[in-house]
Amino acid sequence: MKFLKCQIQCQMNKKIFQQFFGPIRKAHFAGPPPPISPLAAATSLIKSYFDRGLLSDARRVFDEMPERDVVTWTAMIYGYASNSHHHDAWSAFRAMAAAGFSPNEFTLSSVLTACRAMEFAAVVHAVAFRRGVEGSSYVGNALLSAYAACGGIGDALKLFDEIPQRSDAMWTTIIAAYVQWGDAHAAVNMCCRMFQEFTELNPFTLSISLRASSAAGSLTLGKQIHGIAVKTGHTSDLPVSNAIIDLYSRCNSLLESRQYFNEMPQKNLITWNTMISALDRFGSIEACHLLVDMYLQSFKPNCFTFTSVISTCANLSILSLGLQVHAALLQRGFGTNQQMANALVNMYAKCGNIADSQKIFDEMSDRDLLSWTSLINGYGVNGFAKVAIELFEEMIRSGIKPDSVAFLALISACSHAGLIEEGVNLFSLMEIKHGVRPDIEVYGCIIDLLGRRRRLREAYELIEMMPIEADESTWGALLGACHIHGEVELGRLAAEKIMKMKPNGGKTYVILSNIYAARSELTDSAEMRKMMRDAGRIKEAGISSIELREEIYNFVAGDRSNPCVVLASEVLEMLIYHIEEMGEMDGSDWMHENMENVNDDYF
DNA sequence: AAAGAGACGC
Repeated sequence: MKFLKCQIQCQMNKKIFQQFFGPIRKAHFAGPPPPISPLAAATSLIKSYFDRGLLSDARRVFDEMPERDVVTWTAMIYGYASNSHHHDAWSAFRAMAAAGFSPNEFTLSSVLTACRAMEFAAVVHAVAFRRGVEGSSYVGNALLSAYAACGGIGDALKLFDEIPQRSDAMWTTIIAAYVQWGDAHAAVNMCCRMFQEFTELNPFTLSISLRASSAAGSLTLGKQIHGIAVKTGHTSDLPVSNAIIDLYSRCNSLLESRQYFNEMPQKNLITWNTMISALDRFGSIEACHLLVDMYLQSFKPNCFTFTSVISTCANLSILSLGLQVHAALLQRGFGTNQQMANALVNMYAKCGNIADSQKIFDEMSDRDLLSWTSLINGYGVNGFAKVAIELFEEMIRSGIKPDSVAFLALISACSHAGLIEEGVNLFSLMEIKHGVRPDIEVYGCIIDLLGRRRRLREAYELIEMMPIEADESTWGALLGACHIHGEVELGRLAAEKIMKMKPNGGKTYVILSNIYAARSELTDSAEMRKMMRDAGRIKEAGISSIELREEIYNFVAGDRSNPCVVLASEVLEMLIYHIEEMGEMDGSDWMHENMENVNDDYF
């Protein structure tokens, strides 16, 4: 100690001191700390209880205190609010006023975090206005957050525009609100205004700008902000770096995202979760590998992690892994989380295990639109279209409003089960009865449905009548139907539309060529293939995979080297034979649908 | 002794 004092007296450079001895502690300079009053000690005890989530202990200390002041009351209000006990926070605020204390800036900003309805926020706003603190840094920002959360972006923006001195936190709040309410374009505009006002960016403003860029899909802006973060040294801030991973993955640069992740010297749980969910969105099995890697590096997965990995198991239909992950998450007590349960319903359904899917659904305490849609889709893809429709009606009765995804699941179920009239009926009622405007995917699905039953003219007329512009997948649905039914003229028209929109798509050429080949218009077919060769188009091989007894089998079009494929073809032929025998369906139609890859076999 | 803004799931 003597040595240190001597050094300081010698006016040692502060920075050098910190380099050797760490941050300078107050005690080195200020001598013994002043005695703490019992009131202050109790207040700080209250805070520490709240920090650890021990609400009743905090309350007990508060109740036993012989005297309290504004600071004590504020600690109670903030403690409840930060533990999501909004009602208790508000009660404490009122009790404080009844006890004759008037709130200060600390109190007001604390109680604002507990406002979950406009009326409450407006009351606090009025109090803040009377005291002239509504534009102060903390209170102003808390007001903005409350308005954005309770009212909407309009109310928040009105307030924001009236504040003469805007702090960086206020900019962060308003941009976050835009992103949250889904207006990425406005969020990006706000970022540009902020850059003009604040030349120095901090980790908060950087991470929200990255989030706005990725929401708007602007890789250019995102890269610029990434550059600023590198230059200012803020990439060592984990939220900033995590936002960078998210940016690249959401702008379709999974490779860059992965590279950045690999090179990060420090990671936290959210870093892993961000990367895993990115891999899941890209349908990569790497998501599962990364779960193992994080275990090896002693990170504990949470419900976010498990939800992403379960989703990967669902999308890749890997039941054995799904079961293992399910067991692991039950062991950790994550089974009751709603998003997780939704993901499990989806996983079992997509893996063909509809009974377990239903079981998870039945055990859920609350079911939202996603839970119902997952189960409905599950029954649909497993061939139980009638059950799917019944479930849909049950969902409506339980008071949940459907969206276009729910209709997509239903109509697609009808399409695959051959329930044409039911499908058309649902489609025609979706806007009139349920107020859901069909999106481009629903149109694609209904066109597919009509096309499968050779109602090609109707499908074509629907495309012409659509209020939104048809894209290549809409025309692709028609083209596919023309393929099944050997409709050359309409098929040619659809193919031309697609080639105009997406000249590099090899698949279109293949299908059109197949249509010609099937109609013995071999000259046209040969010409198509020549066109493709000339244009240098290469169709990526489509791979189907199936998991059986803990092994994954891949099927590539036209591959006869794999004995499994030969066996599978034989089984398929047997199935078709039985179906034809039962006379439930025109077997040749069915074969065309399911042997699509096999027809591509000259690639 | 008490207060604000950012990153991960559909």
